[in-house]
Amino acid sequence: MVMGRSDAARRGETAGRPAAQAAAELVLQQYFPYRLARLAEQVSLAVAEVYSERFSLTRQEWRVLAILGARQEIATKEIGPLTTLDKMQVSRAVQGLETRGIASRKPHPDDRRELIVSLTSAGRTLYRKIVPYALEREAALLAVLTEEEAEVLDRVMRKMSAALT
Amino acid sequence: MVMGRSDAARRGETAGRPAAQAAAELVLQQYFPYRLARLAEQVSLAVAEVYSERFSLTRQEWRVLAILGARQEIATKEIGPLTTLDKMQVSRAVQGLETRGIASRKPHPDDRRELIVSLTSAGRTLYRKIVPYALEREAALLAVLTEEEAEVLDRVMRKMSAALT
DNA sequence: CCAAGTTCGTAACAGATGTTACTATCTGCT
DNA sequence: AGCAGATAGTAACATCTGTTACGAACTTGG
Repeated sequence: MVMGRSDAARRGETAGRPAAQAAAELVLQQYFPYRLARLAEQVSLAVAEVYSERFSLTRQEWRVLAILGARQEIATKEIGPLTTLDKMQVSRAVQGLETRGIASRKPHPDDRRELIVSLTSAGRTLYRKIVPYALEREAALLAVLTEEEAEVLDRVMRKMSAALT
Repeated sequence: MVMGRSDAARRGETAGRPAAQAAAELVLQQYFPYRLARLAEQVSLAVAEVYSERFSLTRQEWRVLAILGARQEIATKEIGPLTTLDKMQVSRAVQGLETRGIASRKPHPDDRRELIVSLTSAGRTLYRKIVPYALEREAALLAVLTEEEAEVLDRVMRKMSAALT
């Protein structure tokens, strides 16, 4: 399946003219990268209602919070790889969380360049409050799929992601 | 399939403690909205090599160019819905294209608020140059999938997108 | 035919994001 | 020990993006 071509292009011809030079026709609405970006944006928006509108966190802060919720402590430098944020984004997100009293930082005892981040108890409370909503959103999204569609989707995402590494 | 929960959470318990309060554990790496955003970003980056690095267009300009390539002329106000860009993004993208001599604008004869956009011949040449690369990228992405995986993916994207409208 | 409201596109500001380069600290090599 | 890199985090700047609000042009109801 070649998603982004028009039917005419798939047949190797361009509207009007019969197949001369190989068709170079791209239909944006059918172009896979565009469709994927669009869907991801829709999903992101739907999920952002949870952490952004209800709890006024940025997307980056939410990601960091999600990581922090699963561990007691974590070195700042580990956050980036886990959240796909660069170090500046992590720095800003953690600062944001610290400012609101959601996270706190302390120096690493053996390496004074590093900082160790953890949730405050207020942060942990917030985490426990948000997560059910976040999981609910995810479940609602996946609920429109059949069991096997969800499985294929999972596989497809892994495959593509791996192919792009 | 509930992607974003840990196995323990799926069993209704949290590490160490047996199932007491309903598990509220979220594993970011398995959380569907995160995974989708990540994949879309990877794909976007891979495709951006084509229009951004090789031809120094922004994502928005590329979308507008893609629309323009399929039509002779188009009213500015029609571009937004077709590209999922808001009117300010369209305004900037078209300006960018105009500045580089890729697109040109003329006033609408019957409504002087509107502008009609079309590609210059340089723009059309650029379009014909880019499109094969863009389609190649798409094909390479889809090539990692089986025929039926691609079909399910197509269906899944439609379903989800529709559910979020 | 004209006041009130709407639509089109953009200017201008504000806020977010990416980039560069810097400080402080650590590590390894001689 | 002491110096040449490497690494962690951030300040400061440049750029991009979103938002508000505006001027110009159109439409509509009285």
